[in-house]
Order: sequence, then structure tokens, then C-alpha cells
Amino acid sequence: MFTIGRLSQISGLSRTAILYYESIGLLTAPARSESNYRLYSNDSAERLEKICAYRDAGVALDDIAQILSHERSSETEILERTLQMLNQKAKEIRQCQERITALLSQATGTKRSVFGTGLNAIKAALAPLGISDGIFLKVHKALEENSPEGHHQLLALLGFSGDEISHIDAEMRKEREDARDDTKKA
Amino acid sequence: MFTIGRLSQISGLSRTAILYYESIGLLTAPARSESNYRLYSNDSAERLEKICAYRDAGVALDDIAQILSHERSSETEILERTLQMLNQKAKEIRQCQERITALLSQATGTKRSVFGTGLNAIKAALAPLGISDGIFLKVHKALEENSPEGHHQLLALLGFSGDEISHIDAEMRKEREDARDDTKKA
DNA sequence: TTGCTCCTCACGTCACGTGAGGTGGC
DNA sequence: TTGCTCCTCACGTCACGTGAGGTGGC
Repeated sequence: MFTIGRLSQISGLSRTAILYYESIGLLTAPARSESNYRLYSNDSAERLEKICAYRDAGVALDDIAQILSHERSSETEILERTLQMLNQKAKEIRQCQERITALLSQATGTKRSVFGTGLNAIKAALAPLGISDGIFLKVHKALEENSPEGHHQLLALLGFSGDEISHIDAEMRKEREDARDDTKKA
Repeated sequence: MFTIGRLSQISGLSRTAILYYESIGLLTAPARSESNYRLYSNDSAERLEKICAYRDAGVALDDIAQILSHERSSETEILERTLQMLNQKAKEIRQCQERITALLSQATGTKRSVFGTGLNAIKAALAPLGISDGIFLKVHKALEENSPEGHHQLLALLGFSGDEISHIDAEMRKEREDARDDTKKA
């Protein structure tokens, strides 16, 4: 038996969110203590856990209710629809990002990609994908040495313009030369 | 002088959106005809055009008002803040996409990436980036022949799991063999 | 008594969409 | 007269957040 504060802690949801779920019927009203406090059962907590799993995947609360009402057949359909919606949203955001960067370069007179400019920009672009600097350098070397053309295509894939790619090439060359100098010194 | 319907047509906004902008003071109340119809000037139309440019870039209406109130200094700051917000949203959506695909593979028992499965999935992933099938094949060949390792890294970059990468490799090999057979026949 | 959690409304959010009920112009 | 555009409220949306005003437990 948990009080709402405790359930909030273990679920990571706010109190008001839990109350809201009750108000729309996604959670059934729990038992009450003598002092009228809500007392949640283990079942409630488990249901809330499931709710969170779908919520964190971007599923609408209505759809979560449908899925949890044991209409198993509808789950795949709902998830697929949600995924399509997410893809659409991602597309729209990407468009906004492009337009914002265009407005920014217009406002400041300097060029910049969605991620910023230069080498740090690439690293920033790769970081959220779980690619560390070390891996990044390895991939880069392999690509650049064996197939500069392929490397350029990869940069294009990441959303850099032709100008930016040239700029990055120059930076990388410089970095390699620095590394060689260091090696010589050692 | 345009009526609201005409302004709606040329701006691409809904009538209600235009009325809403007036209600929050983003557009000033226009002149009226004898029959009380709103009559918009060229100035209004131009202002609305600017509004649309920022709106389509994801800038909040409050912020657009600020930018248009000739506080030029604030523009860059606002655009930068908006861009950060968009980056954050993009990140959240990506997380949702990953979780949805996890739930989907759990529900259906089959594996799938954010973009679907197999070769078509890659093409679908690259299409929105402006990479056609032709370019795709060129890049692939260059990478695979010169640096299979680099190719795998690229696939990992695009969000494919290890299993999926092996699968794609197999598919590509098959496709290449088919192409060779065709060449022999010819 | 002092904090703390808990309770129940009710209103705000953001950018509109959707009627409802009515008037003017070709 | 028939459509059409226009007008002004007012309420709905989605998933809560934020008080307001009050009560119970250690």
C-alpha cells in the first residue's frame, strides 16, 4: 500500500499526473485510509508502471487505456500509428531546424549548420548516437584514408553543406599535421 | 486591401489563426468596410508574411512579437533559444522512436529498426536526407569495397543494431550477386 | 505548535479548431 | 431566394502545472 507521494516517487510521475490519470479513468480510484488518503495497491503500481512505459514511448493516454484494456489485437496497430506520428513530428522538427539555422545565418551574417560549426559540431552530432571521440577518430581515419569520397558523403549524410565539408576537411588536415608534429617531437 | 479570406489564401494560414493573432496583439486590428468586414493593408500582409517565416521555423508567437517589435538585439538570442528547444525535442522524439520500436518488436516478436527492416529501410532512412538510390549505391560500393569496417560504422550511425547490420550485409551481397548474374547473361 | 503530506476544486497553458447563431453581398 | 463570405462569442484540445483554501498525522 502506497500513499500518492510514495507512488509518485517510485513511478517518477508527478502527483498531479497520477490524479489526472484517475480523473480520466486510466487509473481506477484507489482505496482510502481513515484520513481519506489514497492508498494504492501493488496492482495499481504495476499498472502505472505499464502506463509509464507506453507514455515514455510517446503513446497518447487514450491509446494506452485501449492497449491496457486487454484488446491485444489493437496494440500493434496503435504502436505503428504512434511511430508514424513520431516520424512525422521528427520530420517537422528537422524542417524547423533548417529554417531556424537559415534565419540565424541571415541575422548574424555567419554560416552555421544545424549542429554548429566545424569539428566540434561533428562530435556534437555523433555524441547522441553513442559515438565517442575515440571511435569517431578511428572511423574518420579509416574512411578518409581509404575513401575520401565516402567520407564526404558521410558528412553530407549528417547534414553538412559543401562549404562546411571543405572547412571540416581543412580542420582535419590541420589536426593530423599537429599530431604528426607531436610524434616527431616525441 | 484584402478581406480575411483572401489574406488566408495568400498566407496559407487559417482564418481563425489570423483572428487569433489579432486577439493576442500580434497583428493590429485592421480597418473595416461598411459591412464591418476586416480590410487588411499591404503592410499587414507583409507583417503576416514575416510572422509565417518565424512560425514555420518553430518560433513561439510571443517571441515572434518580440522580434518584430524591432528589438533587433533580441532576435539572435531568441532564435538560438528556439534552436536549442528544437534540438531537445528532436532528442526526445528519437528516444520515443527507440522505445516504440522496442515495444513493437516485443509485441510482434520480430525485430525492426526505427526505419523498418532491411535494405528498403536504409533507403527510406536516406531519402529524407536527399540521398537517392543511385547515390546510395555509389556510396555503399565505395565504402564496402574500401572499408567494410567503415561501412558498418555508418550503418551503426544510422541507428541499426548489430543483428540488423549483419542482415543488411547479407542482403547487399545477394543483390551484388544478382547484378553479376545479370551482367553475365547480357 | 510546527512542518509535512494529503485533500478538492478551479483556472491556466499553446495555438488554434469547431460549432452556434446571425448578418451582408452578388 | 440561394450560396457565399463575413461577424462575434464560447467552448474544446492534450497532459498536466499551479495556486487557493482547508484538513490530518508525527
